[in-house]
Amino acid sequence: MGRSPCCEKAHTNKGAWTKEEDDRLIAYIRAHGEGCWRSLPKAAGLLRCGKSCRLRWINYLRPDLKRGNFTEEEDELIIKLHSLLGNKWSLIAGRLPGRTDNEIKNYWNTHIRRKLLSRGIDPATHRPINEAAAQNQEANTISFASSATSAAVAACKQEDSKANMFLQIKERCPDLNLELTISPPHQNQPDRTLKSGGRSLCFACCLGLQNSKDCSCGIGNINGTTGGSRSSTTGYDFLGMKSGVLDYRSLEMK
DNA sequence: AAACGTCTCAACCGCCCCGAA
DNA sequence: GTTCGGGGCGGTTGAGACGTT
Repeated sequence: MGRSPCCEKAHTNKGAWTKEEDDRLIAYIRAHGEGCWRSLPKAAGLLRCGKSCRLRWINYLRPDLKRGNFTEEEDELIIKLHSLLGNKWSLIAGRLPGRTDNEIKNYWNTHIRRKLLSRGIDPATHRPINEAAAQNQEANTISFASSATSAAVAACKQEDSKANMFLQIKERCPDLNLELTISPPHQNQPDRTLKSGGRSLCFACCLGLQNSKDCSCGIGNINGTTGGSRSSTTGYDFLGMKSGVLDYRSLEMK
C-alpha cells in the first residue's frame, strides 16, 4: 500500500545543495519558469527529487527573499499571527514579505518560543503560563490558536457570526490591526478584501482561505486559483495583504 | 587546545488537499 | 463518484557552528 515515491530515490542526491546545483536550478527556472516540479530535475539536469528542488527554490533561491535577522516588528507580528492562526506557518509567512514558512517556523522554535516563555507566556496558548497550566488540568483544553482558527472558519458558515468573530479576535489582540481596509491597494485589482465584484467575501476568504472547503462565498474559486496552485505560489490575500507579498512569479526573470 | 554540550537552520519525510482523468 | 498524481504543508532530523568548561 502507500503512495509511490515522488521520484526515483535510488539515483537522487540528498543533503546540502552545492553551488553548481543551485546555479542549474536558478538557470532552469529563469528560462522555463517553475512548471512541473516532478519533471523539473530531469529537465534541469539535476539528480534531485522534485520536492527538494521546489523547497530549495521557495526557501533559498527565490529572488524576492529577505535574508537576515528578524526585526522587532516582525517578531511581534509573528506572535500575534500565531496566536490567531496557530502553526499555520504558510499563512503567517504570507503576511511577512520576503520571509518563508520554513524560516518563520525555525525562528519560532528557536527564538520566539523562548522569548514568550521568558515573558511568562505559554507559546502554545499565548496565555500566562500559570493560567495555561491551570487550564491544562481540565480535560478538554483547546489552545486559543487552534480554537480561534476553527472558530473563524465555523463562524464564516454563519453570516450572522462574522461580526462576533472579528470582535473575538480583536478582543484577544487589541493592538493587532485587523481592519480590512488598511492593506496597500493592489495596483491591478480593485479592493476585494470585503467585496469582489459587488459580492461579499466570506470570512474564510478574508483569512486567505479562498481555496478552503469552508469558503462559503465562492469567491475563492473565481479569483484565478486555477492549476491547483495554492497560496504560496500565487500569494495570499490574507487579510488583504496579497499585493507584493509572495507573488514572486510576476517578477521579471531575465 | 581539546572535549563536550547546546543551538541553529537547511533539508527531508510523510501526510493532506485538490484538480484532472 | 472514485482514483490518481502533483503540489504544498507542518513536523522532525541531523550536520555544522558556536559556546562553555
